[in-house]
Amino acid sequence: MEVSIRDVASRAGVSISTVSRILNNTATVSEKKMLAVKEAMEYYHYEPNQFARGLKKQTSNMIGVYFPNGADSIFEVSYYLELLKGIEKVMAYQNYSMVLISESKETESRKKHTPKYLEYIRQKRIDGLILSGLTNKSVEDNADVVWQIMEEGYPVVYIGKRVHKEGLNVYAQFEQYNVQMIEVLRNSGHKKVLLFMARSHNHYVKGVMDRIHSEIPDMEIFLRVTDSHFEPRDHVLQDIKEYVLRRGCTAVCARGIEDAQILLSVCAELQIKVPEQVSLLSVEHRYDAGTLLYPQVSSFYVPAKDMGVGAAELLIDYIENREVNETSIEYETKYIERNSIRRL
Amino acid sequence: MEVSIRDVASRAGVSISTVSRILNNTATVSEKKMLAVKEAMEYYHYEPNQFARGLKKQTSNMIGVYFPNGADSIFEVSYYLELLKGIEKVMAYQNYSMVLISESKETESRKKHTPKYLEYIRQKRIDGLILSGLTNKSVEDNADVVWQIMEEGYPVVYIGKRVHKEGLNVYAQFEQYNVQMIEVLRNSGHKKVLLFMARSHNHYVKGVMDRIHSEIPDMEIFLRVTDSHFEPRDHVLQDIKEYVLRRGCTAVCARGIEDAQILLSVCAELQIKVPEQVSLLSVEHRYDAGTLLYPQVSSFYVPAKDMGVGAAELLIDYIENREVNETSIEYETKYIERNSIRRL
DNA sequence: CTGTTAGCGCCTTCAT
DNA sequence: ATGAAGGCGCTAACAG
Repeated sequence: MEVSIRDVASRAGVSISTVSRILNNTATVSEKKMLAVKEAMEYYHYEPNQFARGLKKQTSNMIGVYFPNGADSIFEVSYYLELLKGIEKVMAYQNYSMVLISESKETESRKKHTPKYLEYIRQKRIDGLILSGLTNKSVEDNADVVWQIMEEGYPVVYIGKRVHKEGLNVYAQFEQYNVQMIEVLRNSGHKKVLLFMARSHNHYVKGVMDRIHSEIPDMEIFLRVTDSHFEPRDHVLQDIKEYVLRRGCTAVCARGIEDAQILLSVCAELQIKVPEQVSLLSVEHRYDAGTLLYPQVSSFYVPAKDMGVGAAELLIDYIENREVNETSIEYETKYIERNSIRRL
Repeated sequence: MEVSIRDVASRAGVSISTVSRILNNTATVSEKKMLAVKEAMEYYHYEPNQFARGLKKQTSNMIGVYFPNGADSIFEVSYYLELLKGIEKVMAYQNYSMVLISESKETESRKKHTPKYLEYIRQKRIDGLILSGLTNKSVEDNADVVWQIMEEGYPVVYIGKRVHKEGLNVYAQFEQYNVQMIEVLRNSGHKKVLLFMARSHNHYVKGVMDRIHSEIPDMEIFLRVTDSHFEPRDHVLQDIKEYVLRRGCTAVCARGIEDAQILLSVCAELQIKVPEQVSLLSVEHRYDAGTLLYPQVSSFYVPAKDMGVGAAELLIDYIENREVNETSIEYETKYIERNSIRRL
């Protein structure tokens, strides 16, 4: 049996407006009625119906989270997981909830399919949107619509390199820390380095390589651009054989701890000692993730969880019309030296 | 500017009911009006307001997912991640979305705080709920309410050992495969085994130990019950020193690949060879996760993703009043032999 | 096949 | 301080 504001009102012997006032404490109500209403609410376990409330207020207290890069990778790549953790944390204390929006598979029916996250916005299911990884096709196809939405002032925060002048934005210095990784290795005397990058970052690749070539011209970089965020183990095995054993790379840069772990396992299999025979430098998105491996791996720490927190807070502030003093927040990357790099 | 069904109707020169009928294709409409309406919908980028629709139908096409064990662990333990993947997959093709429900921190204000997932149910935000890990306090405190909801026929599927006769349920044979792990080791000649279990599984511990003692009496089990789903590295280091080096365990059972990875790294640090000096047997929730390590670790595979799929499908079938032939699905665990166990 | 209309549950003026 | 009443956008009878 569904209980509505009416039931509460009648049990408490007041009108529904009084109940409503108490719910939203939008006016003072006499102590007596107050108590009666509270009693009735508890009695019925009353909770206001969100459809009705939303119909009036047009707000759902839900925010959408859309990471396009394939459903599975969201739950495998620690970068995304840390972002989610951060977002989740904010949701918990701000009394919002997050809706994970996944692209619905085949909607062949309509040719020009509206992506789900736009649908959710127009349907008012969500009060705001957190986006990351806009290199994905489904978004590029709809870039104009996304922009339009941002321009209309719809609350959107984008995590990553800014794609549009409007909207809120949170990012780390991807290009910069990739260059710094090479610098670190150069400073330890390395000259030939194997560098992994994900194809989804391919719009960064040129920038990174150009800067390396101009700023650190004496380095020989072997670039491996791969489809996913981390490589299947047997590919990595081949890569190590090719670039470390055959071509003589003395160091490898991993994109994340997942990569680093596989690299270490492959090296163990090939009986290549780290760091004695090959050095390893990684990126870590979870703080101290590098200490879980052996040897502990030196890393650039990208504070992904903080970025998630920042994104969510920014979004909610904006939604609730609070002051948003910055529309774009940059997060610092920190180098943590451990024991996986050998000084040549 | 918000566009409503009325705008569409007037531009198409029809009544709102005609538009509604087309939206829900709930009756046949003349070709001509059909086209006019479609045109108007595209023109306005019309999407039906979910509040209004929900107010009428009392259904949101969202399902709640609540895993109590602390927000962070959800995004760290591959068991939960695989469940999420499975659920997510179903959401995508069933046109539902999932709301991750996290306990809101301190709501000291009300003493007897209604947990958020119950709130969401009563507020009609979600059409059904997927729960896992009910050992958590916040749920135990509200066990009566949860049961009441299940008895009222509210759609809930519980992932794990059934806690109540009502409701839908999906589970793996936790007790059984834990015993089988010990059997596998016994069959390879091991007599002293270090076994990790999570505190959140402590209601299983007695059952597992009793069965081991009665079915495999010649084994000496050292049980380590830990707070989280996987141990901090330095704890593991101490454990290995204590149980393997000092007390002479010849094999270790890990609760998941996260554990196994740390164990391998610790063994590397202590220069203990796997499997030559100590054998390792793990549980894996992601298929073939054990092959990413070196040596590849023998595992009991728990099909967590399939369980997530099963849970979500069961739930949606139930919500949509389709036939639910089984109310409880058991998933088989599979032993995969690799290279981490030495025959003594 | 199509239009008119009565709510769905809540919030919010407007009176009192 | 409180109650009555209109309307948010949509669906589903009901009438034609």
